[in-house]
Amino acid sequence: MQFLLESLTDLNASLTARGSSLIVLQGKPSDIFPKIFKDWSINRLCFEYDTEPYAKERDAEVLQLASAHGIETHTPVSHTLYDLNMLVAKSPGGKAPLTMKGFEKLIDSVGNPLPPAPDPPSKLPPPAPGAKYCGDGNKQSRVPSLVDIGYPPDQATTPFKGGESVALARLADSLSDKDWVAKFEKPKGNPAHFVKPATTVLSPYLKFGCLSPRLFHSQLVAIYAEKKGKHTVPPVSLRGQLLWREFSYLCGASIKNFDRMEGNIVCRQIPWKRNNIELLTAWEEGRTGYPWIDAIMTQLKKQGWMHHLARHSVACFLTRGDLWCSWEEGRDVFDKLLLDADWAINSFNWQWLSASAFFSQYFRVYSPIAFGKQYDPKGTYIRHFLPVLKDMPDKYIYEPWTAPRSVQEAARCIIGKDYPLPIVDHSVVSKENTGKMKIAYAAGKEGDDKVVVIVGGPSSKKPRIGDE
DNA sequence: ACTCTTGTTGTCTCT
DNA sequence: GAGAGACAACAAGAG
Repeated sequence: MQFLLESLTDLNASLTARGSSLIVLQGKPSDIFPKIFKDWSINRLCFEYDTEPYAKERDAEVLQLASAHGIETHTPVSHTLYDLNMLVAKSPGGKAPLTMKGFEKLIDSVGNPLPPAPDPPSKLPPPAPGAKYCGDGNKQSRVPSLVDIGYPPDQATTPFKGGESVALARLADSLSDKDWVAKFEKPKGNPAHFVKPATTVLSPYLKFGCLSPRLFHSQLVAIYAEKKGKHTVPPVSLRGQLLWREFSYLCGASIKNFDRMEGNIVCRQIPWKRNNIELLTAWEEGRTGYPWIDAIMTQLKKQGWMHHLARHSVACFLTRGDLWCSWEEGRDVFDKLLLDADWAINSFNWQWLSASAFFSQYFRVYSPIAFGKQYDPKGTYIRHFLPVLKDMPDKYIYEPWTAPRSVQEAARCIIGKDYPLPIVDHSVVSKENTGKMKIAYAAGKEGDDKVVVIVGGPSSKKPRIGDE
């Protein structure tokens, strides 16, 4: 929430520098809009087109209100590289692709994304004279503080600050090393790097609209052109990351119930544990007894960000790898704590990692011990986020429960007292869970046959998007 | 109808 | 320390 307020404050500063200002009103659109339409003599309303279910419902209401007041509306697509409805329409058979390859083929057939918008003019008209006195009457229309909107005063511990100014500086800094850009390969980053992260950390700025994906894309394409073809390509390249974002958005916009298992046609039906508060909170609060997992969850809570592969580790651990909890519950925790929490991308990735959709090699399980060790054998990352383990010898840092009692005493960290014992035995539960996945997959195949009977189409062996 | 290849990001053991 | 193969073996698309 603080990141959002910082972003709004920065936007206000940009507008003020141009002779205008940002006006923030608090309340429901259905209460606020009819009032300001009248009081401010509005004749045109502009807002960004949005494809999320919540936003669609909200925007439909606003459009209806505008129409009832005879107000012209303008809702350009600017949060994605392409108009997603256009992409669905241009998909073969009107069915959006379900693989990255298919998505790349689709956008190749459509052509380049729209160019970024030009820079805004240096002078803008001031707000309407009555504008500041609307809303709830007494409150100023400035950007509120955390306290104003019901949060405790500034307690944020994240090093990442919101706002377009920060976003553009971060973009320039990330793209200044053109060799780095040209060689970028996502799967090769180091998830344990926390002083200087292995990726750009531009995702929070994309999420909040501080950074235009089209601007980012156009600058990448310019750098690739300079490199004369000597650069990495999607899906692993930096541009590929923007395409993953776009692909997630397309899935979110075209698949019904994309944020849950039930009623979601691409999501495998797996009998996850639900409402297992003990397991879920141990995971969320970093008390699983696996230092690699607990350090990642601590970084999430402190910074609102962690590396992509770190997210893989903890998502696999919560779902198919170890705890067998529902991906929807893990997704909700990420949604609450991540600065870059994004409805479509978050649900996409949780379905991927839980092998519920898009990815199906469920026997590839991330080890909560071995995976981190290959990047950070001395456990520097763990020691930083879990200081209780800071004096544990390297040999035991990923598996402190195996340290002899004398070693635990010397490190002033008794396992089971100062730091928890492992909540599950990974070597045992991961095997059990792989077996359960196999059964769920087999049951899913039988389910497909039933769908064939219902759908009845001789050519449609499997349900596809839009069949329901 | 069938085989073959590929898929952003696994682990463990052996050589 | 890198690389190969086993592990047990999915889904989708090309041919």
